[in-house]
Formats: sequence, C-alpha cells, structure tokens
Amino acid sequence: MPRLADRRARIELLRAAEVIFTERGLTAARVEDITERAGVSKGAFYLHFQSKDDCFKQIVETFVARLAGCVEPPPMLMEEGEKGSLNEYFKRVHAHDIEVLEFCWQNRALLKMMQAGGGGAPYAYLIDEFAQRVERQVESTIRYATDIGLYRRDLDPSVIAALISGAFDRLVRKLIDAPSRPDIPAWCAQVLQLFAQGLLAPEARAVADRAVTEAAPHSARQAAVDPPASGSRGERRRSRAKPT
Amino acid sequence: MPRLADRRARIELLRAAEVIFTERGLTAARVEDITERAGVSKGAFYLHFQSKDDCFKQIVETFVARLAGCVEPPPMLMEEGEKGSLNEYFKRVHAHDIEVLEFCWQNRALLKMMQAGGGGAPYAYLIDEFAQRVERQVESTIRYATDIGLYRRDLDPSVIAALISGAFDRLVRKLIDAPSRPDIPAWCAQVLQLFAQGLLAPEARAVADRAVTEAAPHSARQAAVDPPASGSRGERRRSRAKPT
Amino acid sequence: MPRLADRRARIELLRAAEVIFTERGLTAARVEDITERAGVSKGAFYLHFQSKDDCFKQIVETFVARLAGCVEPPPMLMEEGEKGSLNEYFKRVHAHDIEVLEFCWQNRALLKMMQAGGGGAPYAYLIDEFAQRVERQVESTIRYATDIGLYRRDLDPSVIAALISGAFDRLVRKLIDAPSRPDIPAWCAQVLQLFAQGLLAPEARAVADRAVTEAAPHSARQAAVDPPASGSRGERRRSRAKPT
Amino acid sequence: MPRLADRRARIELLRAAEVIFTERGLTAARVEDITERAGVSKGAFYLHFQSKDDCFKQIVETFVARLAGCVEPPPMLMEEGEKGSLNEYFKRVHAHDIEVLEFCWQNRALLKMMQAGGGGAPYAYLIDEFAQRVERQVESTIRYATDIGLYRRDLDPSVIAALISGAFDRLVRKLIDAPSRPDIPAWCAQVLQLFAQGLLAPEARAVADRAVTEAAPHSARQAAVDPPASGSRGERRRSRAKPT
DNA sequence: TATGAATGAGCGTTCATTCAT
DNA sequence: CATGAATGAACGCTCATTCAT
Repeated sequence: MPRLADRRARIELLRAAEVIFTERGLTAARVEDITERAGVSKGAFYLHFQSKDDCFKQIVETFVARLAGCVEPPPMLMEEGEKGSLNEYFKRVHAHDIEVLEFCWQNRALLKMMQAGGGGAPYAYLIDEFAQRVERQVESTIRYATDIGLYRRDLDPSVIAALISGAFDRLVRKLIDAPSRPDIPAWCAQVLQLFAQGLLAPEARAVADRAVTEAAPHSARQAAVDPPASGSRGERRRSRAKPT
Repeated sequence: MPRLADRRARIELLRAAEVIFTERGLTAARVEDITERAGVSKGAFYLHFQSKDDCFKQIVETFVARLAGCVEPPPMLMEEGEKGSLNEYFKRVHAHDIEVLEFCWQNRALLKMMQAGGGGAPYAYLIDEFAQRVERQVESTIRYATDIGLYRRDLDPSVIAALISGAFDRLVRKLIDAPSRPDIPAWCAQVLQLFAQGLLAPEARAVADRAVTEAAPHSARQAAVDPPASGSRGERRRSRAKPT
Repeated sequence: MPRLADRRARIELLRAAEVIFTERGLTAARVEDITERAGVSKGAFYLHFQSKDDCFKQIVETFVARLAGCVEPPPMLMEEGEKGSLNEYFKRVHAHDIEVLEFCWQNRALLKMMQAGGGGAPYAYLIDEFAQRVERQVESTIRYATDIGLYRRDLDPSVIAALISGAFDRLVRKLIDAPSRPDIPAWCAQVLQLFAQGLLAPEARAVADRAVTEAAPHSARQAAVDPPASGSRGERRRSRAKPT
Repeated sequence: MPRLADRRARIELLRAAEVIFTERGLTAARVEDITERAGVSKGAFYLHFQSKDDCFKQIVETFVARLAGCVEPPPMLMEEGEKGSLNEYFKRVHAHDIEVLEFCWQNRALLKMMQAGGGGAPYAYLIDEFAQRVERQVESTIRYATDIGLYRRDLDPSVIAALISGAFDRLVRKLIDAPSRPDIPAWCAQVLQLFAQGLLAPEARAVADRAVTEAAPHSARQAAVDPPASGSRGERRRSRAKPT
C-alpha cells in the first residue's frame, strides 16, 4: 500500500486557502502561500485541486450552497389569523434569524473572503447571485404579506426587499468583524423591533401589538426597556448573509 | 504647470483606469489595458503615476473623499419642537438622500469597482473605513434623537446604525446595477416610509404623523396609496454608500 | 520615439533558437537557453514569438517552404528523342542536384535540427510531409519515364521512388555532417552514375550511352575513370533532401 | 532471481515504454504514461529502471544491438569466380535483405521511435552510430568488390555507400509506416534490380547477366517482366535500417 | 515487493517597470 | 514630454523521483 493519503492534507489546504484567499483575494494569493501555511509541498496542492481557480471555486461554491441551505428554509408563512399565530410566527422568525447569524459566525473567515470580493470579477457572480436570490426571497415574502393585508400597501416590495436584505447583510458584516462573539439573540431582536413597525399595515399593528416584544424578550443588550414601545410585526424575512 | 497635453493624458488615463479597474480589479488589471484604452503609451502611465497601485489609490481616495463630502453634510439635526420643523426636517433628509443617490448614480462605475473589492485586501480598508465612518455618523444621530426623546429607547444604536446603513448600502448597489436610471426620489421615499415607524418613539409618532408622507409626496412608484399608513419619523440618517 | 526596435534581437533569437533547438530538440530546449545565447532577456523572446512552440514552428515552416521551393522546380521532363536532348536533360538534372545540395549546405544547422526530429511527434508531420511530397514527385517522374519507354518496365515506381529519395536523403545527411564543404558536384555525379544504369530500359541504354558521363564530367573525386563504364540515363530525378 | 511477478512487470513496462516513447519521444513521455499503460504503479517503474533516461537507453541499446546482429552477418562475400557462385551470392543477398526487413517489420514500433529522433540530441548518437556503422560496412564491401573487378572503378565508395544505405533506410521507413505488411520479398527484389546495373563493371555485367532476376524471381509486384532487363550484380550490401 | 501520495526543482509565461531614443 | 522595446522578478503548474506504508 502507498503512503496513506494524508487526510489532513486536503483539510489543511482548504483551511489555509480560506485564510489566504481571505487575506489577499484570489489573484493576489499565491499557491505557495497556501501550501506553506498548510504545511505541505507545492505539488500537494495539485493533488487535491486542478488549479488555483478550482480551489477557490470549490471553497466558495461549497460554502454558498451551505449558506443558502441555512438561509432558505421557507419561513412557513404565517397562517393569517389569531393573535397567537402571529406571535408564534415572530418567534419562528426570530429563531431562524439567530440560526443564520450563528452559521455566519461559525464561518466568518469564509464570509470575510467573499465579502472582500476575493475572486475578483470572474467570481463575483457567485456572491451577487446569492445576494439576489435572498433579495428575491424577501421580496416575494413581502408581496405575500401585503396581499393578505398584513403589510402596508404603499411599500414598493422590490425597494423594501433591498433595504431589508441590505440591513441584514450589514449586520452579518458587523458580526463577522466582531472581535468576540456578540449577543446574537439581542441583535436579532433589534432587527424585529426596527422593521416590524415600518412594515405592518395600520390595522395589523393593533392586532399584532406586543407580538414582537414577546417573540424576542431576551433582548439582552438594550434591556427590554419600553414595553409599550414595540408594536407588532408580521414579518421581516430579512435573512441575508451575502456580501461583497 | 503642466501643459494641456499633460492634462488630457492624465484625464484619459484616469478615466481608462476607472473602467479597467472596475472590470478586472486592481491585481488583474494590466497597465497596458489602461494605456491602450487611454490611447497613450505605456510609458506615459509612469509620467503620471508612480505605480499601478498609486494610480488605484489616487482614484479610490479621491472618490472616497468626494463621496464622503457628499454624504456628510451635517444633517442639521432637528431642533426639536413644532410639528412644522419636523416636517421640514424630513424634507431636508429626503432631499439629501436624493442628492447622495444621484451622486452614486453619476459615479456608478467607480462604486462598482469598490464594491467588487477591486483593490483586494490592501485597499479594502479604504472602503471599510468609509462604511464605518458613515455607520458611526448614523449611530450618533440615533443617540441624539433618542436622548431628546424622539426615538424609542429600546433600540441599540450600534445595531440599528448597522441595519440602517446596510439598508442604504444595498439600495446604492441596486441603483448602480440598474440598467437605466431608476426613480431615485421614489426610492428615497421608500426609505423614509420604512424606517420612520420603526424608529420613532410612541409619543413622537402621534406628533410627527404624516410628516413623512408630506416630505416625500411624489413617491411615484408605490403611489402614495395609504395615507394613514405612514407615521411620523424623526430620523433615518442612514446614508451609506460603501460596499465590499 | 521609443528605443529603436533592436532589429538584431529578432535575428539573434532566430539564430540562437536554431542552434538550441538543433542541440536539444523542441521539448528539451529552454527558452532561457535561447535568450541567453541571443544575448537578450527572457522577456524579449515573447516580444517576437507567441510561445516556444510558435518560435519552433516559424523556424521550421519557413525553412521547409524554402527548401520545397528549392527542390521542387519541375525538372522539365525530357522531351524524348535525340541523343542531344537526353544529354541536355542530364545536364539540367545535374545542375539542379547541385543547387539543392548547395542550399542544404547553407542551411545545415536547420537541417540537422529537423533530422534530429527536433520537434517531437507534434511536428514530425512537417518533415514527413515534406519527405513524402518529394517521394511522390520522384514517383510520378518515374512513371512518366516508364510510360515513354525510357525506364525499365519491371520497376515498381513506388518502391523505387522510396529508394532514390532515401539515397538522396542520406547524401544530404552526409553533407550536413561533413566537417568541411565537400565536392558537391562530384557527389552529384555519383548519384547520376549509380542510378542511370539501374533505371534505364535496355533500349534506352544504347541510345543514351555516355550522356551521363558527359553531363557530369567533372566528377572530381572518383576520377572520371572508366569512360566506357557508364551508360546513358534518362532520369534519376531523385533529389530529395531529407526528412525527419 | 526475480519472481514471475517481477518479470511480468518488467516486460509490461518495456512494452509500454516502447509505445509511449514512440508516441511522444523521450522528453515528452511521462513516466506515469508508461506505468499507466503497463498497468503497474509509478513506484514499480523505479524498481526496474534507475530513471526514465535509463529505461530509454536500455530499450534503445538493446534494440540497436539486436538490429546490428541482424544486419551484420558478414555477407560471405562472393568467392570470385564461376557464374554459378554469383548467382548464389545474389540469392544469399536477397535472402538476407528479406530477413532484415522482416526484423524491422517485427520491431516497427521501436524503429519508429528511433527514426523520430525520440531521445533528442543526447541519444541521437546511438542511432547515428548505428547508421554509420552500416554505412561503413557497405563501403568496405564496395571497395572489396571494386578491387576484385566486380564493380565499376569510377564510383566513390564513400558516396555510393551513403546512397545505398540511405535508399535502404528509406525503404525501411516505408515498411514501418505501411498500414499492413507489404510484400517484402518483392521490395527486396526491387533493390537488387535497381542497384545491380549501376554498380557492376561492364565486364561483370555480361557474366552476371540474369543472376539478379534468377536470384529474386518471385518479384511479385513488378512481375518478372523483362528477362533481358537486368544484369548481374555483385553487391548491394546496403542494409541499413535507420538513423535518427 | 508494490503502491501512489508527497516532494520540490524547474520551466513557460506574464507583466510592472525602466530607459534609450 | 512621449514612446514602446527591453528587462527580469514572480508565479502557476508539471513531473521525475522518493518513501512511508
């Protein structure tokens, strides 16, 4: 038998590549930087990847797929109705937001690379595509909520979707740039707080009142100060993670 | 003082460099691409710039400075008070937003490059710095508005600032990716509509009611449908343009 | 104006490339060997050639074309007939052979490279093609001469063409390997002497008698010994210069 | 003594190497190509050969030795004299030619490689050396035949030897490029036919008449047409198999 | 012995920068 | 000032060879 395939090599290479691509971008990253960091020879790189581009693509595509899987979970839209269900819905949204941010936190190195536009033009599409997919997702949710009378009718779903997903995007950036793990649930509560009011139709506001606050009560940081403050909320499918 | 020939060459080079850097990023852009496009010799490039990096830096720094100048204009914070002044304030904010977006539209090529992370890691700081400056600006505005009782107290200014500037950032991206000039005032109206409700304190909402809708009445796209929809608003100092 | 294009560079590169390719073959030759020898930088090589292969191809193709031009000259086939014309024909053939060998002598470096199979498989076709073209040329001449009764009918033109062109090929090799310029006319006379007898039909031999000896009288080396020896000849159009 | 597995591997490697070297030449052939084709591991290659060059050398030297053994067999020069012996001699010569061509046909793959200059300059000597050895052999035979009055005195043995061995060389090339086994005896008959006339001294021609035709009667292709055609022959020791 | 993963020297090519004109 | 030929450091990738298993 040949020398046992060093299973660590591939993993070390991927880890090193993530870091190097993150630090320098695709073009400026040198294969040798990666192999040096991985502690393997230059040749070993080509045992695992066809080319530098291939390595980059593998990393990014794999990650985008995972990220999409994490973000996408159709947020089981609210089944209109009783106050209780709205409350439940907010809870689910909040939980999902937390999940997404947790995932981003775990993968902050890669996200940084992608945000840094690491691949240059030829790979930017991967990132833009993802961002747009999320944006469209948000948009369709808004349309639905508007149709059932939950959201205000004077909102342009396409513009609002951009604003919401952009907001969430920035939150992710803030997250991955944080030196130490922030209070993610609190952040997510802020997201709910901010958008609930802006989105809900006047009628809904009355009904949904409190729902938001109840859904995200642990708002650690900003101390659930003002109980009367909130207002309901019906959605906010913010998601977003994308970068660049 | 250099001759005319000089200035022409320099300008052509800068224009060409913008395009090439935009298309390929700093590393992948070749000096020859730039000089070819500019219609000058390769040597001429070094008559005007110390190096490729220098050229890139000049372009980006100049632009960031201009952008900052455009965005910054002290937001003449509201001088608390009468309803009228709040209305006035919203009008000013709206006008300013439009100005910023117009500027971005004019310079969309450069913005694209910057968003694409064109310079790679070594220059990302330029962009991040700008983004952070805007974010801090928004944050301090929020703090002020909170202090004077205009904004809800249960908001974490740092998180909210991120969300707002991220939202605006994404709007700018949407703008510069648009194939043809969109209805910028309408977009800005949407921004006001969305955030006003979420930010204002319950007390203020009553007072400021309508102010938003009045401030941005031409909301072309989303047809100022729902009059009762809005609510006042006190701020939103979002701005932001940054990328990457 | 830019530095004057060093017209010598290209020429030096071609000369150096000839030598290096000759010494090592296409694959083993290093671009740096060539540029070093030419006294220019490695980069300069790519100012004149697209790639190493391109350089090789240029050299070989150019040369093959010139060689073909030199060899081809339709040998104005004999217009059957009187002894005199046959004599004339031999003279022309002899003169043409000399011309071809002279050309080969002038370009012996290149020929060596080609004979050495310098280009490896991917370029061998250039050489084989040339060899085959010449062989077919010889073959059709033989057929013609056989048809008009000049050559023996018991010869297989395809086999004989191979033998004759192979013989000439080897002569060329001997020539280009010679340390100093040999007596080319004498060599060519030998060619005539050898093949005339073997090719001519018995009838023609009587008629053509002497023609060969008269056509190439200066047979320096082998001292025109035996006048009665020879016999006429009607052909020998072998030519050929070499392949692979 | 190595085991069976050994021998099998070695043989497979040699067979594969022959093919690969033939197809690509020494430099361009990759060890992996060879081991893949042989169905063994890359490491196995170095169990049998010191290096790629060593493998190439072994193949070529072995083959050249075998080829030399096949070609060389002193052609038991004619023992001057009676007509009968001349006839016999031609028969032996013809038989030997056939043998050589048969050998070449069997080993056409290797011959192709060698002709293609497979080894590049560093190994061309192997081939050139062989060609020269054959040429010298032919030359000395010619001298001998000239001395005993069999051949014309006006031939330059060195030049004629080149022509004859070159002719035979080309015949071998034609042979090994043939898609299917040609009529080797017929080809050899052509060789005799062509050179007999050109080489024999006038005196000998009368004596030896017919000998050639009788020696190679099966001249299938060119149908032993012309009985009066030939003339005797005393030599032709051409052989030769190839060079670079 | 056989395997094939690992190594690293080596080479083709690119391109920022220089400089003779 | 302008030009573009020349330079050479740098980098992606290949592949002969080694060696742990």
